[in-house]
Amino acid sequence: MKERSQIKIEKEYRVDKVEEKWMKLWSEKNFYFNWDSEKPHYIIDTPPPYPTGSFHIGNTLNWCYIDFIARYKRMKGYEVMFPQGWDCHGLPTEVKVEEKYNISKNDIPRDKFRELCVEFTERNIEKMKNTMKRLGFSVDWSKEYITMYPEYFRKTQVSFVRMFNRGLIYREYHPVIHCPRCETTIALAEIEYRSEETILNYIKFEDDVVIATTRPELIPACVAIAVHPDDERYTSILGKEVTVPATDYKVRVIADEEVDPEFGTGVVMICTFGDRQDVKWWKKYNLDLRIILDKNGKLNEKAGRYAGLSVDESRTKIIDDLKAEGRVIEQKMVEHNVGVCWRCKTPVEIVAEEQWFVKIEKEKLMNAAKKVKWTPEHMLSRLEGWIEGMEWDWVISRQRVFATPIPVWYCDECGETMVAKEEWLPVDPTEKSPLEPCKCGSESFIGEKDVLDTWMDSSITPLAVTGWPDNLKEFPTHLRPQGHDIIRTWAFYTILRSVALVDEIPWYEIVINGMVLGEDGRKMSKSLGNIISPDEVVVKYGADALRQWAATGSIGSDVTFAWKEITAASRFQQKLWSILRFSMNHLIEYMPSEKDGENLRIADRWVLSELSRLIEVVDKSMNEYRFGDALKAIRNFTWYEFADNYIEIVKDRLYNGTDEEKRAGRYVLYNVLDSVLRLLAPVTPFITEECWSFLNKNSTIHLQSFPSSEGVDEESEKKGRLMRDIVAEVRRLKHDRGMALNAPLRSVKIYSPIEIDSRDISGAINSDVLLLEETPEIKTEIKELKPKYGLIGPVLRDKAKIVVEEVKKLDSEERTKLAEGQSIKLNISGEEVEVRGEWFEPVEENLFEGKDVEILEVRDAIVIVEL
RNA sequence: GGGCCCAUGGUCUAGUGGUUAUGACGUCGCCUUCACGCGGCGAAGGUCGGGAGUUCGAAUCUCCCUGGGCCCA
Repeated sequence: MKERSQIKIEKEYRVDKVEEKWMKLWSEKNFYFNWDSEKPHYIIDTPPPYPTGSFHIGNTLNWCYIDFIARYKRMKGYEVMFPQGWDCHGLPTEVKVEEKYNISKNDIPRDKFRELCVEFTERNIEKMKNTMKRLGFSVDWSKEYITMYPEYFRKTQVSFVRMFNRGLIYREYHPVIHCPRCETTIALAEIEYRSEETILNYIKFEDDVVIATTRPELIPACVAIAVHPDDERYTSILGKEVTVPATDYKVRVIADEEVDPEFGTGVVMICTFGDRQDVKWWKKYNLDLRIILDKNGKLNEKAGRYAGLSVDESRTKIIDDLKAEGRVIEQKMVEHNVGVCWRCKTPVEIVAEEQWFVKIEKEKLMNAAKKVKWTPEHMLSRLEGWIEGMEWDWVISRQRVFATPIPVWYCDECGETMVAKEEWLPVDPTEKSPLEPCKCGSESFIGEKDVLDTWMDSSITPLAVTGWPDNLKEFPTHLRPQGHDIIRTWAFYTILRSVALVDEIPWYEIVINGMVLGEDGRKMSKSLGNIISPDEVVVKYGADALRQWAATGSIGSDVTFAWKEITAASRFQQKLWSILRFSMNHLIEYMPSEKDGENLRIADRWVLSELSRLIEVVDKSMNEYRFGDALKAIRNFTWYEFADNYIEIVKDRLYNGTDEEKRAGRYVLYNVLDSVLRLLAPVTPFITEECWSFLNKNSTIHLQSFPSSEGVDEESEKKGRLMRDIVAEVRRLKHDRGMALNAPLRSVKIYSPIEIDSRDISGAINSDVLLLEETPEIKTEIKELKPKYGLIGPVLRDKAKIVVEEVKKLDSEERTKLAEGQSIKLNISGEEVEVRGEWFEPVEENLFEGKDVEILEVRDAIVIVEL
């Protein structure tokens, strides 16, 4: 136990000093997860952020939630795993590295380029780690994983091989979304849409077949013409063979429900491929494939005289040609949405190529998703909608460099595909050959140059942290915390992979956090200039204040950043500090002893009972991830119940009381502080550690248990609350009369039907208090009978209103009966109705025929004050 | 165009059928009370977006409308 005689506590809470001190003193080992621990395990599948170099406020919100949960669960007796990973691969880093060294990835060897990306990423990770540590996250750094390192991407490759062997991965010639600028395939999830004005051209194929298109350059890729089946204008052309302008071949007119008769002429050309609808029709009607657009964005020889032109060039040229032939009937501007690459904003094209795919088994995934407990519940429907609407399988090959290599070779002789054996991994097929010859006997191979989509790395995080593939120790994991923006990607892919690889859901629960909006309520963005960085907040107000802000929102909904929340949080910290400072004055040399708990007075028992209630509420809220409710309850109790009310009442006893009176007060101060600090510890780890260090030397609050309720003492609460209200009323009276709050009063007489502690009240209001044995001579009248609809409604139903009206009209004698709890009978439209006293709350008016005194009615007590 | 979410004092916000609707910031008033003036105490301020319905009773449930957000086409 610390010798507290030496303690000197600064008046002001010095957040920067305190937080930096503890950041240095804390041992990371306290948060290391131990597989052999006997405690129940709680494994969190934390998000591996992309190492951009700055840990932003959106990450902060997410990690605060995770940290609240991790710290709470530890205090509740769980062995918690809070790992931290980094999802490194991907185009953004490639682009940054190209910019930094002013090179193109094709200028230097692949392994060289990859090395530059690794270095760049390592530096970014360092930066972000510093912010995370400063924010006080209780990460188990021994479980850190970095997806670009061989020990991790070996797992990604193993997952590829296993899924291939299970028939869940295949290679096929298939239309995919392609970005001409980045020269790579991208996934559906990577497309963004942008609204643009463009020309809608009405083009005459034949006199009765006029199509409308925004992409005339794709006319040479036309493979069919479609109209709506119910469109009476076009019943005559159904099945007709039509010659495609600028070419010499014919296509057929078909009918399909999905044609919009309102758009353009109601006749649409189907091309391979102008958009995703084309791909759908192409599949549905088994149409020809006429690919006229190459990956470099230029038309090929199939486009006839337009070969070699870019999309824009050929568009101009074909329109000129068609105009010359008199085929352009009309041109008008329309709004339409263009799919663009999420990274470079270049309009994307659809090309057909050999690609690697992961099969999507909708029903299986849907069932798995439903087995997971979602918080908030409605987030599940987002995933369900996404799964239902999925049209194609997941394209996992990418034409990039900085990513996990696809562990596959193609035989130079017979073209056979050779997928690596697990033992060969990790491997880069562009650098190493397979360890076995091909079936045909050849040992000459071409390594697969394509690499894997980054989601292939990050979708195995729960498996990776639990020892898969070598030694899977425990699965599913317990919790996945993540943002709602990546439900369709990260959450979806993770479920898919975990079902595919181990036939299990990845986690029992998923908790979805909202996005952080700027102070103006809009999404934070550079262009709006409303970005707030966590570092900026920490410098001004510290990590604890920022963490309190994170706790204020409700989980799942977006949170608006607000400096006022930060300052309010910081003021609460100052208040808590002042409470500690005051308490320590009285706790010098105090050793907590159960014996002191035997001599408690009413106020002491009351506040301890309120504390028990608080503990129950906070425990429940934390358990349901309602951090805001928990924090609010703690703040209210600490500030109002404990500081304003209890401490004000106990002060006099602490300064002027007998030894026994003092010890009871100290016992309460010590215990309430201890509990409040523990309750707050998950949210504000720094200030609670600092405060706790005054109470307990040589230990950390973060290894303590969560407080448990001692049970509610309703009798003491009744008495204590009455005392609290009496003191508050008397203080308000003084305040209203412009008196100092410690000014003595001439006389205070209290009549109370229940026991109160006049010693404490007297101390709190600095006046002598006389308890009256009997009700003072005050005339009491029942002013009103307030109906309790909660009781009346269920019994009387539709008659409730009439009865209440009738009761209002009763004479004072009958009203008194009701007020005393008796029942009376009323005649309501010929029917006799029993009206019970308990249905009404009597409001009494007390008239005192005295001199110059104030009468305060506090609950059932009457306080007569002579100023 | 589709799905989901949201609309509550000046601003932000809690609140999934029952007294007087939560809190923060702001505003106003008072106070150097022996823990706290980068503070304390107190007060004012809301027909819970609009309309209809269910119900004895709706901020809360249903439907429609209006406005906003997110994700997707």
